[in-house]
Amino acid sequence: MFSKACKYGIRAVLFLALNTSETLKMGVKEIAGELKVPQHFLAKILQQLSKYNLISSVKGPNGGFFLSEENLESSLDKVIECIDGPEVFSSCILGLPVCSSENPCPLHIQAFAYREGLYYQLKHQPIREIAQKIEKENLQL
Amino acid sequence: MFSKACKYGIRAVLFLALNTSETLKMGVKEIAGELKVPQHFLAKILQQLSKYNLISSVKGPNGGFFLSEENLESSLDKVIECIDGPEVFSSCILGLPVCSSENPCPLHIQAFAYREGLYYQLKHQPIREIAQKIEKENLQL
DNA sequence: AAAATAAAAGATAAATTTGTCTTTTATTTA
DNA sequence: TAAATAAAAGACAAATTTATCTTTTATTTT
Repeated sequence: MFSKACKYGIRAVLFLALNTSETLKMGVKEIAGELKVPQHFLAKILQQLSKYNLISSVKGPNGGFFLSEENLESSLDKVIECIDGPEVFSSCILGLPVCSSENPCPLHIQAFAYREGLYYQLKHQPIREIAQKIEKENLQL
Repeated sequence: MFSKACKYGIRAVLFLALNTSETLKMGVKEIAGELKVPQHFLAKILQQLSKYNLISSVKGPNGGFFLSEENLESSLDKVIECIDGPEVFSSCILGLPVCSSENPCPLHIQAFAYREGLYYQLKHQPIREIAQKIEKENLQL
C-alpha cells in the first residue's frame, strides 16, 4: 500500500506529535534512532514534509523538527499524499489507466470500499487526535 | 497495494478465464499483446502461477496457457499471494515488525477492517464467478 | 564576529523491481 | 523421426526505490 518512505514519514510525524512542540524540537538523528529507520533517508522525507508545511523545522543550535499547533490540526492523508503522490487512494488497484465507477475494473467495487474507508478516516481525523489515542492506548510506533 | 507483477498476473488470470479452456489455449505473446503488458515479464509471472498450479500450461504446438475447471474454482487471493507473497494482506501497514490486535500500530484497526474486507471477497469468490461478472457487466481488463 | 549546531541540498551507491533477450526443454504435428 | 512450436529457464539490462555520505546554508549561542 504505502512505500517505505511513506511508512517512515507517517511514523515520524506521529512521533513528532507525541514528543515535540514549538519549544521542544528534535533532530533527525534522534528521531531516526528512536524509530530505528535509516537516518539520512528519513532526513529527505522530513525535508519534503517540511517544504509542504506539514511539519515544522528550524536550523541551528536548539533547532530541529517539531509539529506546530497548526501541523497538529492537519491529517495523515496530507502526509501520505505528500510522499507517495496524490494517486495513492484513487489509482486503479489493477493498474488500469482508466478505472472509475462508470468504467470499473473487476476489482473496482471491492478496492474502492476498502481504500475509501481508510482514506475517509485518515482525512477526517486530525493528527492531534491520533496522537492522543496513541498515548491513551499506549500504541507502538 | 499490489506490485506490477501481481497486477499483470491478476489480469492475465482473468483474461485466461474468459478466453481459454482445456481445448483452447493461448500463448504468452498473444496474452501480453491483448493486455498490453511486457511479454517476457508476463511470461515469468505465468510460469510462477503455473508452477503452483493456479493456471495450466502445455508446451509445444497448439500449446499455451489456459485455466482448467479446477483452476476456475480457485480464487484470486491465491494468485496474489503466489506473486506478492503471503504477507500482502497481513503485514503491518506501517511496516512494523510486530503489529496485531494485541499490540496494534496506530492505523491497525482502520487498515485491518478494510483490508480484511477486500481479502474476504477475493478469498471467497471463485475466479469463475468473477469471470461471469466481467462478461455480464462488460468490465475492462 | 566566531564557533557550533542542525536542517537543506546534492551526489553517489546499493538493493529491488521491472523489463528484455537468448537458450533449453518438452510436446505435437507432419 | 524431423521440424515446428511454445513453455521453462537463465542471463542480463534498465528503472525505480531505498540508503549513505558530503557539502552548503541558515540560525543560535558564546
